[in-house]
This record gives sequence, C-alpha cells and structure tokens, in this order.
Amino acid sequence: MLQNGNYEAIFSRIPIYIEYLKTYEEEYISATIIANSLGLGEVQVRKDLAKISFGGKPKIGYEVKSLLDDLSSYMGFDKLTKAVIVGMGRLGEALFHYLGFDRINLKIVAAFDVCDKYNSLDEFKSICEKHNVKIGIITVPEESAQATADLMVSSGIKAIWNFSSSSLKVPNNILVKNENMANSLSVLIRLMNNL
Amino acid sequence: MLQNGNYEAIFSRIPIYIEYLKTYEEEYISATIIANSLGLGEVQVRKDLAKISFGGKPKIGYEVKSLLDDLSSYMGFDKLTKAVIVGMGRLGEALFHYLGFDRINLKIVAAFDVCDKYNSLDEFKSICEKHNVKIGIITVPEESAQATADLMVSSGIKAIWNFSSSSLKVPNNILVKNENMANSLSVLIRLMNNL
DNA sequence: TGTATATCGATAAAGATATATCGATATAAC
DNA sequence: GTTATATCGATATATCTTTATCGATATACA
Repeated sequence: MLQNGNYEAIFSRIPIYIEYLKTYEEEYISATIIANSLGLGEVQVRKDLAKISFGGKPKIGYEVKSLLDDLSSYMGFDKLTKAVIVGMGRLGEALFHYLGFDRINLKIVAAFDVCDKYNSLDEFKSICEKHNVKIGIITVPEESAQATADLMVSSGIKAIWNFSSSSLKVPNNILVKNENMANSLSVLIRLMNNL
Repeated sequence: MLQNGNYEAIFSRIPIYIEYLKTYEEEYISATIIANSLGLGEVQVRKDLAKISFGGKPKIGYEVKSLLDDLSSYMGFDKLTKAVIVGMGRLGEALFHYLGFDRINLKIVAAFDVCDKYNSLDEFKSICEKHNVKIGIITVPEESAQATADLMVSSGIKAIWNFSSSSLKVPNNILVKNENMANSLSVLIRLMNNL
C-alpha cells in the first residue's frame, strides 16, 4: 500500500519535462536549457534523461522528438488508461470534466454517485469489469470513503486516487495515493512560515 | 522557488497524524499504534514526534491532547492563514467551497475571475493588501497563469499553489507548489504499471 | 589543422530520508 | 520485591536523492 509516497521522485519530473518539450520548437535541446527553464539542476536533468532515453550528443543535446517519445512511453502515456470516479460533488465534477487528462491518455469512463444523475453504484462492478478499469478516483465524503475503496478493490481496481481525508485500508497489492487538498496546502503554509 | 518539492517529507506526515489523533478516544497513544493504523514505520513515527513534541513515556506513549496541540502549532494551524483564488472554473469553485480548509485554519477571503459573478482582478491588489493575504491559488487556464502569478507577486503574496500546467517564473523568495492534477495522476499510473 | 567551447556520461561526494538495533524506563503481573 | 513487557529515545546503518567534479566528444571557428 502506497501512502502518499515520495517513491521515485523522478516519476514526478518526467511529466514536467514532457510538457516543456512540447512547447520547444527546435530539433535538439540540451539538459542545460531544460534545467534552466524549469528551475532544476542540470545534472539532475541529464541523469533523469540518461535513465530513460538514448544518449544525447555532446555540444548538441538530445533530439526533441525521440526524447518526447521515450519519456511518454516511459510514463505509459502511449497506452490508454481507464478510470472511474465515485462521488460527484464539486470536486468530482471538476475532475470529471478536467481536460488535462487527455495529455496523459487517461479516460474517465464512468462517474458514480448516489444522486441519479450519474451511474448507480449497483452497476459499479459490472461497468469496471466490462471496461477493465484499473484506476479509481474517490471524491466522496469521508464517511463513505472506506466502503468505496472496498468496492473498488472487489471490482478489480488496482490503484486508488483518494481525495478524502480518510486513511484507507486496502490489500497489499493495491496502490493508494492520497491527494488530500487541505494537507497538501498545509505543507505549503508550513514551508512559507519557515522563511 | 519551490517546484513541487519533496522538501521535508515530515511536513506531509504531520497533518495525517493530526487527522488520525482527532479520531482517537484514549488519553494516551503509542507510536506503535499510530504507525500500524497509518501503515507507517513505528521508528519513523517516533522520530517525527520526538522532533516536535515533548517526550512520550515508556510503556505508556504520548498524551493525545498535548500531542495534538504541539503538532497543530508546528504546522501553523493555530494561526489563521488567508488565501485568495483566481480562476473560478469548476476546479476553482470546488476549492472555494471545499470544507476541509477549516481544519488547517485557512480562509479563502476572495475569489477572482473575469466573469463578473466574482471579484474583478482590478481589485486584486487592494483586496490582498487589505487582508494581508499570503497565499494565492491559481486555477486559471494555462495561458493566463504567468500573468496571474505576476499579479500575485506584485500584490504581496508569498506562496502560490499552482493548479495550471505552466511552470511559473517567480522571484527567489516566492514559494510555488505545483499541483497539476494530470501529472499527479500520471505518477500513480506509472507506479501501477511498474507492478 | 589546431584550439576553444558546449555538452555529454560516469563517478564520486553530499544530503536527505527511512529502517534497524539496543539499552533504559515505566507499569503490570506474579 | 522481582520479573516480564511495552514503549521510549538514541545511535547506527541502509537507502534514496541530489549535487559536484571531470574526462571525453562533437562542433565551430581561427
């Protein structure tokens, strides 16, 4: 069970490189330019890229096109990933309509809520199995979070993106990433007060 | 400039401890119980607590009440922090109405948008200065993100919570925490595909 | 052709974070 | 009172992450 892990810091930088490279017009780019543009260290960028892509050339840098391909497939953006979302309050709505998921080739195939404007939870398992859904997004109130997680696990979901403030209990082979908004903001506040 | 930093991993665990402790009914609690309940290592919990609070007692543990006080004030939850939000699309709306910010003693004092249902950006600086706002939340489309950040910096804001996918350029003394939803989810997808 | 320079990759060092081990101590049970 | 045990805090070790250093190489230019 992954609880808010900082595992593999590199994973969180690759999408940033990808975003930046998409805006870059030249044929080649150096680690130095990427680093300076994104406020990172150039050795770190070079190391990240070396881990994923074939070599850049001294004095020239990396070919942007093939670098983009390599980074994207490393992150799995070349394959469609399917998700479902449970809890269609304001946050659920916002995520459901969020356009940025296209970029990472993620599709939210169904939205569930007790309100009958959305799919009913009775259909949850069958819909997930039919679409072979691997990602579950939880945006329900705290008191229903664990039950939602249990339903997801029993419906074959492998990774949960949890916006509730509950600590979910799930089996060992299920990933949980907690994305509690208040906690996340509080880290920023703490850092700010430190200065 | 903090770009999505994992600085001080401990900062991100404290709010989780706090949440958990609030639900705990006994007078004393041990690091072992906290660790097992949250899926963390007990040495890690003990170390975190030792850094912030006064000693626990062998065989007994820590007094829940004073532990909660110490952790809360360490995170700055004992003081009111004020924020403003710019960009009242679905995500902006969701954050503006999000109830969880009470827990961390954060108040969003104003919401801005080009649409006239909200405060106008013309009033941005004066409102921020009047309320001594230190935190700015950016939920605008990518193309207006940098301009919004510039406005925030020139209005005395010290820390920016950036939901756009742009990499913002800000002065050195300004904190930026990027909270790009797609990037964040893509880390989960990558971890899942690793297994 | 030779020299200067930007850049790479590799290796080493430093820093941050997490885990393991162990003696000390407060309570409980005998 | 003695012994057993849960727990603490401290120290040591391991792992992960970032930063520094340096020789090698591809191009540009005199």
